[in-house]
Amino acid sequence: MRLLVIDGNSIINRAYYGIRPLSNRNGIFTNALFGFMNIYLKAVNELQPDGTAVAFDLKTPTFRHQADAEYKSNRKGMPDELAMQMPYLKKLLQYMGISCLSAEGFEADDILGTLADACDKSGEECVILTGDRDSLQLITDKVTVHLATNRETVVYTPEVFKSEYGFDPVYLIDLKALMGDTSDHISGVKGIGEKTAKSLIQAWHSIDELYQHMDEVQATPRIKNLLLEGRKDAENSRFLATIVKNAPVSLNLQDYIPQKQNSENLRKLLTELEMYKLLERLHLEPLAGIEDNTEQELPEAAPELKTVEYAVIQNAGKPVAYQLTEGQNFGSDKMLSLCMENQIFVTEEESQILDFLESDLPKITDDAKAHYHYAFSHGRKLNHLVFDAAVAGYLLNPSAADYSVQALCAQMHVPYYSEELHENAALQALQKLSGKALHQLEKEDMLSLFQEIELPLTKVLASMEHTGVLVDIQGIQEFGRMLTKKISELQKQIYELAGETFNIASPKQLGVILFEKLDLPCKKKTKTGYSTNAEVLEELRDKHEIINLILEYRQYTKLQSTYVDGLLKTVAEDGRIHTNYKQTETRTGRISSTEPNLQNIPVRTELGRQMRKFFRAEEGKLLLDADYSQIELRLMAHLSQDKAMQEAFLSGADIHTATAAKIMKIPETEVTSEMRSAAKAINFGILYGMGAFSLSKDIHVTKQEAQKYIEEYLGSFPNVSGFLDKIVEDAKKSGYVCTMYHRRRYVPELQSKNKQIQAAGKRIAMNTPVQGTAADIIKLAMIRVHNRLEQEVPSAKLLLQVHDELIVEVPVQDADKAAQVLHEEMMNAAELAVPLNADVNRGENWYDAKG
DNA sequence: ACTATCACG
DNA sequence: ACGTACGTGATAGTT
Repeated sequence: MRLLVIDGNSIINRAYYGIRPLSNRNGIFTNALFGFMNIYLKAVNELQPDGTAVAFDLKTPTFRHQADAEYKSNRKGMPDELAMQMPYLKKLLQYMGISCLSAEGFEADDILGTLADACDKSGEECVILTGDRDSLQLITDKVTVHLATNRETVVYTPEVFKSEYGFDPVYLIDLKALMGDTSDHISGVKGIGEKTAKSLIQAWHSIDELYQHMDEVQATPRIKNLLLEGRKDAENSRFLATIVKNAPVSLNLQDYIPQKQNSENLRKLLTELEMYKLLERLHLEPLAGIEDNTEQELPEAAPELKTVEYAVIQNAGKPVAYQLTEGQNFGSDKMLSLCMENQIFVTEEESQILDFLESDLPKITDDAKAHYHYAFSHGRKLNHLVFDAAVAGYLLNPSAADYSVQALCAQMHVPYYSEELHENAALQALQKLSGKALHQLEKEDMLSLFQEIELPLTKVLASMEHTGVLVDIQGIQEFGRMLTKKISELQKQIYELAGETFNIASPKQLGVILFEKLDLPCKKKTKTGYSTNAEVLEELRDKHEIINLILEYRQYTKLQSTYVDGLLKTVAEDGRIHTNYKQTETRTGRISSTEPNLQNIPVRTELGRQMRKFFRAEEGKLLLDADYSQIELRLMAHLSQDKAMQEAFLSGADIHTATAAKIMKIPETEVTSEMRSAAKAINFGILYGMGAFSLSKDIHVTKQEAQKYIEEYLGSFPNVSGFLDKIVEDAKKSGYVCTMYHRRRYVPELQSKNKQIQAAGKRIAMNTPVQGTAADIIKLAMIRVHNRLEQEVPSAKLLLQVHDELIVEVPVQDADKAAQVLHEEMMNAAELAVPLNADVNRGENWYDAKG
């Protein structure tokens, strides 16, 4: 077989500079595309390859500050007129059925090298088409390089190379090691130019040989000296000049046999680009009607996906992998691609996409929540979802950084043949991934967690986000004006007391004022300077009146910037805030909320709590707020099977009072409020794996006393102590901890040699089963509440989740029914050794509904 | 991009 | 001797 491998970046560069600027009526430049296709078609015509692959450098990774300037100077950045043509090139190649390859951390060169090497080893013929002489080092008996210049293409075989250079192709890297290459930033040996380098390599071939026989080398003493001084540079340069041969691309040459050409899409794209010459060469007709259509309202091309019924028949009920990506045509915002029986269907027609989503076909995808949004925003549904890759990946390892299909495939050893515009590869990979991941979930006993909790939850979260919560914009603005006034007053007073103006928000400047100018005692330092956090300032309260003002200033500015300004920025057209719930973010199984975060709206101080008055129900409706009482402690009682702790809950008493009585060995009636709050701190501390030091700080007693309390506690609840020990021990052996519903979290910290990290690992191991099980249970409750409300009180909508709290909006007349549903489903979400309890309150706004 | 701070459960 | 509680996200300042 003969494989044609093209250096995409190099060839399109040649093409761009070799052909005068051309563009279509919309200003999209096409000269590089035109040139590339000329070179490509000519090569294919002459060579008649069996397989073809086009390699690209990967786009710039996300900019890193310092590397930024360097990057720009290194590569004289591609001009915009060329850069804009790159995506079209990839699209064209894709529609032509040609594989586009690129890989993170590898240049196009490396992919050429990898494929050339694969061919060489398997005795297949490889032709490299490039404009870059670097690739000449890849020439072998099996690998030839066709070097494209502006005039002609020169074919380099080993013989041609040798007659030109006077040595074998493999030594090209040695030549570069000596003479360098400015365009690739390879220094070479200082003072050695092309002439000297060439004659040395002709005589000695490699730099290794050269250096081993230094005494025999015939050269002037000056040059010998330069060589010796530059030995390190030479070796380093040789390394840099060597094209690597292990890029992560398929080595199965069969994969590069062109796929069937997608003539319709090709026609559409080339017509849009007004590349009529190319259409003609490909024996394609331009798409009718487009030429006169200056309004750019492109008629829909005949879709590939005929009807959903057709698809169902084709597929015989087997799950189908699909993706929704950005639409390519003007006017269509989404493109659906789906894969059945290795056949790919594509459509951008909205009604077809929606019909597909709503159909009974079982579906495999990678971002279900987004697709629910798409369906909901068109008043439609998504049915029969059986797999979401990100969610599955998250369950398999909640600590991973990336749940893209590509990343998951790498992790699950599913082949994924690049590239961003190659839906084919992505979909087939997704299909395979679902099989493997489901198998793995089953093996790890997480199949029901996946199918009965996480997967149904995607829909609930989408619905909550879609509904959003109404806010009183004017109320917030007014609150903001009040804050602004107060902030400027405080600022004035602070400046007076400080005797100068400074930036109060800068911990650095504030530190200087407090601890140097005002000479207050410095308690703590951070690695960058004085610590000025609330805890430190709290202790300095009576030392200087400025402290109180600063604490107040902090409180007001926090409210202003994060809550007033921050929230107002996120209010949508409909007057509601639609937060984004992330389902694959936390390591414990909780969900998180962003843009904005509605899980940290102030409540602990009265001033901050006022914010909640601006989260409100529509006219004629109410908010219901239901929160689990002490769910984590109840879970501790259940999971540890500690009878004493269970009794404390079963007796119906206040748990912190009961704990205090138990620890102090006194009747509950004698527990003082101080004792109760100390017990509360211990109860929380236990959930977090806290030490005596932290507890002592928290409840303001000595470390010794705190230690005594902890011991008393563990003595009073012996099974809690045993349970925590066992969890840590098991986690050390197995490497992970899990929740009641088998959610897993790996705890590599326990294997660390660093004692501190190990200690952190223990705390993680102790806390995660409790926090994670609570997360499992409330997720279950959310699904049940959502479903029952949909059936029984469709006027009621679940809006928010704050870890142990759910908020529902409901018309006044349906509030009782909805409250009943909330209470029942939350209570009955799990059967524990102690009852679950949820308090439900109501009001016109969140402040009042909080009870 | 990182750090400090502070908002929540 | 040394640091010291679990899980998050947003903002402002600094590098």
